[in-house]
Amino acid sequence: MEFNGLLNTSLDLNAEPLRYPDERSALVDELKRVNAENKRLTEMLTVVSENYNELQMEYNKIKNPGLDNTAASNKRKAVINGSASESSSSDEESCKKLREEHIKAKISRVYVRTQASDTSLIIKDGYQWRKYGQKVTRDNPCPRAYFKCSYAPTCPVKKKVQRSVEDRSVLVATYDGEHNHPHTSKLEMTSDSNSSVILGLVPCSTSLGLSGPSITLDLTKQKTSYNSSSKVSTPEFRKCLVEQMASTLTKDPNFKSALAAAISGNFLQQTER
DNA sequence: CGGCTTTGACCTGCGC
DNA sequence: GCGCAGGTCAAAGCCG
Repeated sequence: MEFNGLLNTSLDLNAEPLRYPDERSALVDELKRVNAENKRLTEMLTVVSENYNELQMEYNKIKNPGLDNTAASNKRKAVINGSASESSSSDEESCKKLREEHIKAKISRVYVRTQASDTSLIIKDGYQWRKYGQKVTRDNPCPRAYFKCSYAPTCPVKKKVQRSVEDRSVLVATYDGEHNHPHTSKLEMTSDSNSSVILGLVPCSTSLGLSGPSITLDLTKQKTSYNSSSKVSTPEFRKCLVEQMASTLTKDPNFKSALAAAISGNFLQQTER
């Protein structure tokens, strides 16, 4: 649990200009509400952060008296990397390792609500995937499906899809890496008549990269998805959408941690100024 | 016939 | 070193 990340929050709002005044005011209200919640979370974060530091210090005293905890936790990896660098340490290999680690670090998680009767593990996210495995894991009786981007090996992105253990109607997709090509088909995302998949897609991903944690709200996807529906312009629909997004985001532990890191990073930047 | 899914076997990393 | 669990491979089958 680290809160010292750099602020790296991106809101992709470049899809289309807002056309309706009521839409603008609704978004302003939502922004105010989020700001208030942000403030509340900041206060919570301060308390949690203090408690965490105290506990960490206590733990270090008990576990490793006189030993640095970071060194202790990284002991295994340090030994492995050390032996590798001693045996055949070249610049190329180290660069390659860094690149691999960088790719590995770009992990994001997306929650997708589906119909309870829908037993497939397919998420229509605009990319084309090739399933290469399925496994039942210990912590979840629902099988986990493994997908590779169909552009592999050119595109190294992989994803794992598994039903949430708490809510079987929710698919948890873990994306590993970043696509080096555009969406294969945006039509696939928009023209599907079974819009429950798209409706449940929370366009938020949290990731912990080398440059710090990031939160990405991809509202373009959401917009294109909803444009296909005739219900799009109704206030009830928008309200439902906002509530669903907010509820899913607050349930996401990754989002909370990334938000906490982003807030703390922002504070650090402000105090530095 | 080509592409995709399924599924059992195999590989690898990690904890004990 | 061993066992376990997660991840990957690859052959077989299915489908358009």
